Amino acid sequence: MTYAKTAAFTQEQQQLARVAKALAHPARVAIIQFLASKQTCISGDIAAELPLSRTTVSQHLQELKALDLIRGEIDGLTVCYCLNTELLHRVHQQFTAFFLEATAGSACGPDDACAC
Amino acid sequence: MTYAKTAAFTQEQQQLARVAKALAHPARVAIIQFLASKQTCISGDIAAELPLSRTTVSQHLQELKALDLIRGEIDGLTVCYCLNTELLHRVHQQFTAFFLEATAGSACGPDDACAC
DNA sequence: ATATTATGACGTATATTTGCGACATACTTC
DNA sequence: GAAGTATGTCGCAAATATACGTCATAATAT
Repeated sequence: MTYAKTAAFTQEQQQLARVAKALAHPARVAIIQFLASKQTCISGDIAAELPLSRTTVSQHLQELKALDLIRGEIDGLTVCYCLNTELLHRVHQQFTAFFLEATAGSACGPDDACAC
Repeated sequence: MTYAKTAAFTQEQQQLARVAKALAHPARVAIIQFLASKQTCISGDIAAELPLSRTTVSQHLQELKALDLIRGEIDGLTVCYCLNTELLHRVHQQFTAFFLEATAGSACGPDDACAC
């Protein structure tokens, strides 16, 4: 799952990177947006919406599920996938904290001017 | 840089995925955090802080620079890297819009209960 | 000029991701 | 139970990412 050197970073950095990796493919971004638009849906619907094979979509779903960002509930023959909004909210807060920290100081001017 | 099927998604989805990919490695998260802590620094300092070789750190720096998230200015013998806070701010807004959209509806209960 | 230092570029080995076809499983219907 | 439907799993090929040693380059100092 990870390269050897990953362990050498802080848990916080690893966690942020892990979630970022989950969003690092447009298909997974699209899946989350699609699940957000419909409150309830089944896996088959998702594959039909994306320009990818059902198998590939299933894999992306498993990746999101592995991080618990989405959940799937078996409902007879179909599977009902939905967003884990609670976790997404926590992740949003993590990202916000990171970006606020990063944008706190104005290290660069508008063009290319470093304040070095 | 990207797989063939990437082009089939919206520009918005691709842009979000691209930035997410830049944050998808703890070393790059650490680099941004380090640059945020010091207002000014040189590449050598960064490599000294991370559990990676100078060569590898340089590569991560180039990746962040390719997205313009950081900027490097040659200052004699050393290179002064600093954050592009303006772009980081815009990226933060993009992520916030995405997460707000995703957390708008309460699709899942606290445990495992889908509202299917 | 020569040695030294700071960095980027290149090549390369290994690990991981992506994408998909083919098969397996489970439930429903007839 | 046989047939059809909805999904997941496995294995494979190709594309990318990761990590680092070695060399090239440019500026500084001696």
